[in-house]
Amino acid sequence: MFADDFARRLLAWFDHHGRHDLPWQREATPYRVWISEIMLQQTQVAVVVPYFERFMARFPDLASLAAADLDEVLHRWSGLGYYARARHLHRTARLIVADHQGRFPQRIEALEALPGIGRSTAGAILSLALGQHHPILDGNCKRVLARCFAISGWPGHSAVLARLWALAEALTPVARVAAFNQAMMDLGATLCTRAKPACQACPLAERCQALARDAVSTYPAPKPRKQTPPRAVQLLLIRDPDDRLLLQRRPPVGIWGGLWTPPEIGLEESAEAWCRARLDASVLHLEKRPSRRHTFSHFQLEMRPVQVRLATQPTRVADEAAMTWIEPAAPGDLGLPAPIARLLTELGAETAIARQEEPG
DNA sequence: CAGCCGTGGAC
DNA sequence: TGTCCAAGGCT
Repeated sequence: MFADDFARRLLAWFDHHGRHDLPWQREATPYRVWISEIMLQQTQVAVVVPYFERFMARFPDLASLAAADLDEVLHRWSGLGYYARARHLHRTARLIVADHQGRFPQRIEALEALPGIGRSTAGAILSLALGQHHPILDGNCKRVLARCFAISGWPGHSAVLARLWALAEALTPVARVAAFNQAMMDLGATLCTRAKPACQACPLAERCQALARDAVSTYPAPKPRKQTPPRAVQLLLIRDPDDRLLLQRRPPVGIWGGLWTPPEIGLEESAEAWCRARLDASVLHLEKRPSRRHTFSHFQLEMRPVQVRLATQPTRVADEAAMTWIEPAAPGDLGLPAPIARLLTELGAETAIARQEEPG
């Protein structure tokens, strides 16, 4: 049978060339696999490893995670991106304690009902940690399957996605499910890569329809792009003589949800209008900048005297190379209301507006 | 379905 | 330097 041959070839390759010593493989409990799978969503392995180790040192089990404050979870997550993942992680830990007696659900339907866990992540947890017979379909699997079976169309399209899931189901063997799923990811991550795939070393090369057509690089089809107008984000940076930066806690949802950042000024709003509306003495609350880098990672800029950066991307504010310097601005030069400017001057605060252009 | 969410790697 | 996108899921 074809599926048996597919699995046999893949597993034989995996035994010699797969990855067997990743941190979450060493003790593949549902908890550890869950944390790793969430961290690995849209995030590369090499980036995740140090975060995983630190996270596990602080939250070694479900109970410690459920008992922790969300703030500390976000702190450990800071720098990884997609912070909704951390909020879901925390919420799910508490849900499992409250609704499942602190034991991981072992039915895939129950797992998928938890925040942040979709079909692929649920399948990964149950197959990798418990050996249950579930397929997975991450970006690696999509690429391997799209090439091997010459599946045309963008995998984000529902019809294409359904074909890929059907293939994953049909190909997943009953025996060695964990190894098979890990092998699919390893193949996609190490040989069947997006660019410059190593087809010579691929155990599926003889059966790869994309390779037979000499069209490997055309699979999977890229996401159709629409051009969107650029957005700009303006942030008001105020620093006082004690090296403290004015921060506001953002709403729990949306970009940088729950994190502390300098106050944002709306596009349609001038800095002056923003200040008139919100920045009076009662709002001027200066948080001492912590020595730790990460809780406020997006603005861990070293606020040396009036150094304000203009970043090409908002997420790379800390990247010196991506920034250009703009001239120091006195409070009076910012169009601030006179009383506010005077107050800031008396405080010895240094102020500026950072503008960030996003490519959209 | 389409858009959103972050950071960094690779070319 | 810009572009694409990675162990996806939610709204």
